Amino acid sequence: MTKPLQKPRKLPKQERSQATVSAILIATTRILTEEGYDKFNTNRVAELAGVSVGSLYQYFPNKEALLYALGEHHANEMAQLAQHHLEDLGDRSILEVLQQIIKAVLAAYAVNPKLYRILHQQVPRSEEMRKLDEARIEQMLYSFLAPHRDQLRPKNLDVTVFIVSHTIKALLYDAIADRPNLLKNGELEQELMSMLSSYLISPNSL
Amino acid sequence: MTKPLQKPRKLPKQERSQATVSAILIATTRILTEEGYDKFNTNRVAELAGVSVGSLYQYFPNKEALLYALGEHHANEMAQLAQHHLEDLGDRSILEVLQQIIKAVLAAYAVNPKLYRILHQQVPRSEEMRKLDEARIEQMLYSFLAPHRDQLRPKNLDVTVFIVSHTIKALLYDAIADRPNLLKNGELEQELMSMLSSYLISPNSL
DNA sequence: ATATAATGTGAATAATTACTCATATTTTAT
DNA sequence: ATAAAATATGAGTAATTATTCACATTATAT
Repeated sequence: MTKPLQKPRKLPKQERSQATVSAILIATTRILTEEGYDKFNTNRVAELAGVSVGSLYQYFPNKEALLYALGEHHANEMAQLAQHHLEDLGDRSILEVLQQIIKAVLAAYAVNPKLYRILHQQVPRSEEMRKLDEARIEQMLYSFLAPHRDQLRPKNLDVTVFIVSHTIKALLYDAIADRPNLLKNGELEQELMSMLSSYLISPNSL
Repeated sequence: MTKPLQKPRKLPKQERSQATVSAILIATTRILTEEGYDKFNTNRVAELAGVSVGSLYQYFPNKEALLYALGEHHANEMAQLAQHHLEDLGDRSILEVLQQIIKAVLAAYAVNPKLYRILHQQVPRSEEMRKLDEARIEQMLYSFLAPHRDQLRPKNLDVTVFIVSHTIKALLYDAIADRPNLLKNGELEQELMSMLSSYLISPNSL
């Protein structure tokens, strides 16, 4: 009844073993996104990665740890991409900041939407992981919106950040699934900008 | 390689068997919402329902059919609740209509959020079911917004309906998971009203 | 060169679980 | 009262799959 380790039981030291670990993670990603969570099993991962199951268990103590490692990697990519969109905004207007925030959040959640959904919705006990990821994004938004607090209509910045980030995330993912056109032609970004700016920004700040 | 039947292999005729079917559906709901999708299996369902697995397979040809039946039932409850909130709106203003739409969608998706999420996100091949359910909601919104088309800022009513319904759904579910307070104190409904009305309604209509 | 550490292998094991079927009980019809 | 239909049972079967382990190969250190 002890919690399974989330750290590799062995750290890969040689190039050879690093390649093995890498192949395993890539195979896992492919199986999850191309075949779905219910087709995901360690034997299949090893097969697709071209290694033996035994090797897999040298570096990942169990199935869950494999998913966890993938989640970590993906979260880092997301945060990095968002940050890239949010550089040098110190002197911009609230409207420009909002535009960049929307682009940043869209970019972050668009890293690998299929993988995100599977990791955060289908994997058992993925709640904690999801909350951590979202907290990271929300914290970024908070720090970028706080300087413009006085120009924002909603009084509670915490609630504002929640609504902004979750609205962008949800509409992005639902559009991917149901309205791919809205993404390709930029209409979604436009509508988000319209909706969020009219919600956030006090009329007398425009 | 044939599609599994989604209809019961036998229809329960006597009270006795109707009680069996009912117990099975209730047990399924409880297991899904209280223990999670990965704890859901037909043996466990039968056990909790107090019937034998054999009985379960008399009325449901396979696991999938059981989930499908549950989904049907839940979708009907959702549609019914939404409709109840949208009666007698013929002579109301756009702002009042919007308010009722928000209440209706919130009520519909709040029927059993945990069950909804599991049925629509964790069950393999739940896409079609989800799309049907959402189409039903979106169609209702469309019919209620269409008469006020001229007072709406976004030109594309189709896109508008998509954004409205998915925003409400997502914020409701994410609030349930992460910010239960926002629901209890009515703040979510208030913020939705604020955001959607400023997005939808042309300033000169207010 | 040789010992030691690192890495790789995959058949075998054990657990889980969807689904069946031979048989038993209960209800309905005549 | 009795045959037929409806319903219930649950041990058993077969498939899937997480994980182990005894052994083989390759790299590194001395």
